[in-house]
Amino acid sequence: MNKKEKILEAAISVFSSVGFHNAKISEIAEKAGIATGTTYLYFKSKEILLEEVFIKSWSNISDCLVDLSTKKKLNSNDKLKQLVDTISILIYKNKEIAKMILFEERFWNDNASEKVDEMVNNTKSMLSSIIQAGIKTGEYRKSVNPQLATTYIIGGLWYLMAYWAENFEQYKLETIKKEAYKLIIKGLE
Amino acid sequence: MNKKEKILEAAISVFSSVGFHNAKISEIAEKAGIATGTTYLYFKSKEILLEEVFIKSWSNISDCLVDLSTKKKLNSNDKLKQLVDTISILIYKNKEIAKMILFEERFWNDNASEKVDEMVNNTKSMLSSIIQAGIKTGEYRKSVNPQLATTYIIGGLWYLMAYWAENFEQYKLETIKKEAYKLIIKGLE
DNA sequence: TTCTCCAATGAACGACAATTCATAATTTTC
DNA sequence: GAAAATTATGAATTGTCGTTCATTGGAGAA
Repeated sequence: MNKKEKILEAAISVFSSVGFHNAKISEIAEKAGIATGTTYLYFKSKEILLEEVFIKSWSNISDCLVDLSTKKKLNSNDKLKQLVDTISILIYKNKEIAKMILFEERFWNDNASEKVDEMVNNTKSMLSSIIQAGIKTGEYRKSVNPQLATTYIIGGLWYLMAYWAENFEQYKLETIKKEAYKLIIKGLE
Repeated sequence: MNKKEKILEAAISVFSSVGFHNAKISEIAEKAGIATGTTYLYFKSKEILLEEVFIKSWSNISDCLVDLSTKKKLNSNDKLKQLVDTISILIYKNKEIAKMILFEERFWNDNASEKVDEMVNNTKSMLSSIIQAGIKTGEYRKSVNPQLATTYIIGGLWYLMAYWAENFEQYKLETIKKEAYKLIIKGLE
């Protein structure tokens, strides 16, 4: 793993455990096994570092959705199931990422970088498309508003996953996944 | 409105628009029409100020839930409907509060004040009770896990409302409320 | 009017952490 | 193997606020 990669890993870990504002560059550097100043050879600023952490983490979900959009044969429920799977596994593999994305997203609301903005919007609109398709095929209620439902589902799924990662160690991944999936599709039906 | 009240109002506005860490005491004071140092006559520290802002904001929801728990005649769907109403109206009256509560909650994860911890947990467990009651009466699926569903619903509802307050000006409050309500109860049925 | 008391002020203090940069270490070039 | 180029270092610099406190102002008592 090269140095830039090491810094990114360390940043994910530190940002997600204490939040962006409480994270110290010196701590990230220490965790990455380099000197404080070295961080600035790879990232112009702390904000840019957060931006790259975000992009790296989000891209897994983004890739999954792009992949799903090519699979014409799956019905909407199956697609949603696979999406829940992807997000769940992402969080399972690195619980810290989830919290960070959920909680730090607000930093991108106003002055988001083009790239971050584009990734988030793209993800939301693809989820929205899956729901729209489901309405058309009759899988889901006609009264569902895809845009609003997308927002609700993303919020709920993410919060459940992030909260679980922090507080619900008694539950198995499978249990959480099944529960989320049921709440999502029943809500749309 | 006395001075303490003015400071709280100003703090809600500033915290919610820029977040806790980016908020300057000097700006809050200015907005409240007092000198910077005066803030410290009413609040020991910036953290205590956030705590009181949180308590003040959350208590509306808390009160509603306590109120609902006394109304034995309502069925679970009606109770949930009223809860959605309460939260929606709270946000409608002050859109900034919602964002703050949702996004700043993380500050209370580890070293929460007793009071804040208690309020949040109490709210969640009351929502959970409503769901449990609904399962018992057969309104909702037996397979629903009340604790997980509560987490999912709170996350989804809150995110939808907060996001709407910021980005979905084209929708009417009624539309959002109806959509959220449908997604919640259908998900449980 | 003068004195007392306490709320209010806001400039100054101090702590903290992002960023820089003179220097050192390492690698590449020839 | 020396010079040049690149990469790394971490102490020093710098700016930013949270917080303090010496001073002010004004309301009420005598």
